[in-house]
Amino acid sequence: MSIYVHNGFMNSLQTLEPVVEASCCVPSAKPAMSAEVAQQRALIFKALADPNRLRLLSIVKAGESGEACVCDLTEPLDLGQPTVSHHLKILVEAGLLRREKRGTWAYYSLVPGALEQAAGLLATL
Amino acid sequence: MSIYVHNGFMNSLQTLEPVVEASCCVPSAKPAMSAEVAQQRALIFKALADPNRLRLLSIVKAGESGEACVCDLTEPLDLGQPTVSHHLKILVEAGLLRREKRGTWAYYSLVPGALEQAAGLLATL
DNA sequence: CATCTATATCGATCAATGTCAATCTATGTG
DNA sequence: CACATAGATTGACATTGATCGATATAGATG
Repeated sequence: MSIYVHNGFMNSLQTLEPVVEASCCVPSAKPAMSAEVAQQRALIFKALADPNRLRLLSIVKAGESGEACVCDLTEPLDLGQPTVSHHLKILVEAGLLRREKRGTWAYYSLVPGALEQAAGLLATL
Repeated sequence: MSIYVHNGFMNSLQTLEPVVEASCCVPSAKPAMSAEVAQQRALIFKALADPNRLRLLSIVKAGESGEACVCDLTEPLDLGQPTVSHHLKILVEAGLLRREKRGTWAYYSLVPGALEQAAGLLATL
């Protein structure tokens, strides 16, 4: 930072002011996003930051019934079943998807309003 | 939803009705997001998927002048200058920030509409 | 109970990412 | 030119993350 340069032994320089580059710009008065809030919000975007997860959300959303099971998600993504399960878990933990198990199958659907809320995070940065 | 559960009354059970594994659910008719589009969109969210970058955006946005230089961004994040430069570069490449060099300093400001556009990506999944 | 099937979890591997110290570049200024 | 400063770039290192094969679990079936 150094607002003023070293005037250590050159005290007579003080009359030669304004050395000063002052500051390059006005620092913001308003408090920025806290580290904690930032960390929390980043979790949502981390979940969205993978192309395969975006496609998963897209497929689930596009489905007639608004839900899809893992078996229908594995093929279009060309990924192994464990990998798809892993991505789904991340989306659930991010609060974007919810999981409902019926019989042998697990159905995933969008959490209502979750995407809108995520979008809202960007508006209120 | 379940396609086959109660078929009227259970009288058909006598016939040992094909307990249909059929399919667990109807696959979506609509085409999902392509791999290419998904990859591109993920880039935006990757840029947003780091708490320090969210804070950078927040600080830049909060600034009186709508811009900030690196020297004002290093301290509040408690990160080294090279690291801040690195994050800023990622935000610029994602199309979220723009960089203008004036004299010795580099000023970063939000690309107008960029955040709104990113939010829009979520609405049109 | 034995078995099959859909899904989840585990362990390993390899690529991507965040961070820093050191260095380089560009724009000053004396 | 010599030197100082703001910022970018490079290289190394540690951590995270995506993926897969193998295995575990849970519900359905026989």
